[in-house]
Amino acid sequence: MIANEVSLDSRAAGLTKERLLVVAGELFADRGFDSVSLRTITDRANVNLASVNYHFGSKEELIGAVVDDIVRPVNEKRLSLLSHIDYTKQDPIRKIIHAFIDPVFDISDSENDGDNKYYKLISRCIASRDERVSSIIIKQFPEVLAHFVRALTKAMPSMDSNSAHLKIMFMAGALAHSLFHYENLLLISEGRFDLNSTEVLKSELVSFLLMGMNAS
Amino acid sequence: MIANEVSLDSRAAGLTKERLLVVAGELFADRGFDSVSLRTITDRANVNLASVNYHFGSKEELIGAVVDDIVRPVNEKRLSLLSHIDYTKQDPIRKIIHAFIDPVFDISDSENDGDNKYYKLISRCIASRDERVSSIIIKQFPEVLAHFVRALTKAMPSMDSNSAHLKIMFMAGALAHSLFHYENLLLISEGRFDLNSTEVLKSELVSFLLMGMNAS
DNA sequence: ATGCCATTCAAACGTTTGTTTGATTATTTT
DNA sequence: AAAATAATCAAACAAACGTTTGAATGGCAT
Repeated sequence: MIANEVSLDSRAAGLTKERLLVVAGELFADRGFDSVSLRTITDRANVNLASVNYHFGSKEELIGAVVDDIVRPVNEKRLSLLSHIDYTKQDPIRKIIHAFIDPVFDISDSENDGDNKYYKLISRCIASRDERVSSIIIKQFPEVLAHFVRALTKAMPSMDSNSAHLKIMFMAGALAHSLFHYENLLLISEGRFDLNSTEVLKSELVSFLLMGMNAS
Repeated sequence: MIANEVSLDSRAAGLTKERLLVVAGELFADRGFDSVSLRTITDRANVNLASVNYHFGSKEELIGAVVDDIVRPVNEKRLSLLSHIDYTKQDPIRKIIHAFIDPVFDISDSENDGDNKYYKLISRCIASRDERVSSIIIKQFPEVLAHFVRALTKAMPSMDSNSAHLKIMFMAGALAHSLFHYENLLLISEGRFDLNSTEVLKSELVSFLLMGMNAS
């Protein structure tokens, strides 16, 4: 599917930078960061090749901007949701899980154009084995991780810190992996899943994690 | 850490091909498949640049050989373990989980040189977002997936097929993610984990998955 | 209109990449 | 020992890459 053919004059109102971010995000999502060349991006965005280096300085910084744009709001939302949990009420662990995964599902919903490009991009970010990406993730994640570890140990005093760390990694892995391979799952399921909703995936994931978090 | 400096004459007994597989595997493990050039591989293996194309045909086929070498035995072991499960005995689900994850932990142990290069390589393979790699994985995984789905539904008749598919993806994601970031976890834990053993990780993972599998 | 600044543009640069070539060396076969 | 096959080697190849350059173009304040 080709990018919007709304033949906007890219010269108008500094749209170039934003177009680059959007198009680069789409391409990175389903081909990875290395495999996509600047020429591929600029061609599809109908902007000049040099504009990447003009607006971002380098490809690496473009990647950084794309990743940061999608990861930062997710992590901010996570911490926000986490901070509003009332541990005296019922099911705090379920709320912790939702605080972790909901922002991921939500960012996809809000910016979704009908397909799940952003699912793949965000899951690429979460589970990235690419140094340039993980360096950005790593910059934000320890704080997020620490907050969630604290939340878990507060909700379950019997759980030690190491165990909490591990469980959060399990959660992140399950989330990223299932989101990234969501398309494949749809194919395998032969139409038994509802294509236009990730509700089934999300509810299965939540109940899976909920049980897992309560493990010895 | 540099590769073995046992200055073997690489010309002896067709060792070149094997040296390439080993060295490429090490480099792919911690830098990814794209970032490692053939020159980096051949330099470290003390073989000529052209030998890659001579023995494998192309870089893509080298990647394929490396991936296949590590993924195939894992999947074979998985199916073997799965086929020996007695569903009338206790805890078949635990055995299913072990059938899935043990071969991954084991291949690391058996070929381990003291560090966890193979953990990163195998987890890179499992959770790869690289077309060239996932095409190899995809070739083998549906069969493996189908067997595990059948095993799960047999052990838990109340579980439907879709749910089983999802749960196995959750398991694969949790496994790959935690294995790949095992080093980071060790750093974060500040020495509270035993460095030379993945037993803690494995047992935490098993109990996490065991609970998750039993989710509604 | 003029000068100024930001942006866009086509073109080229230098590097690195995977790959191929043709000669040379080693190993095996006859 | 001679011929044939297999493997290694240095060198070059063409293509793709990120980046840089300097001129051209736009809007905007003066």
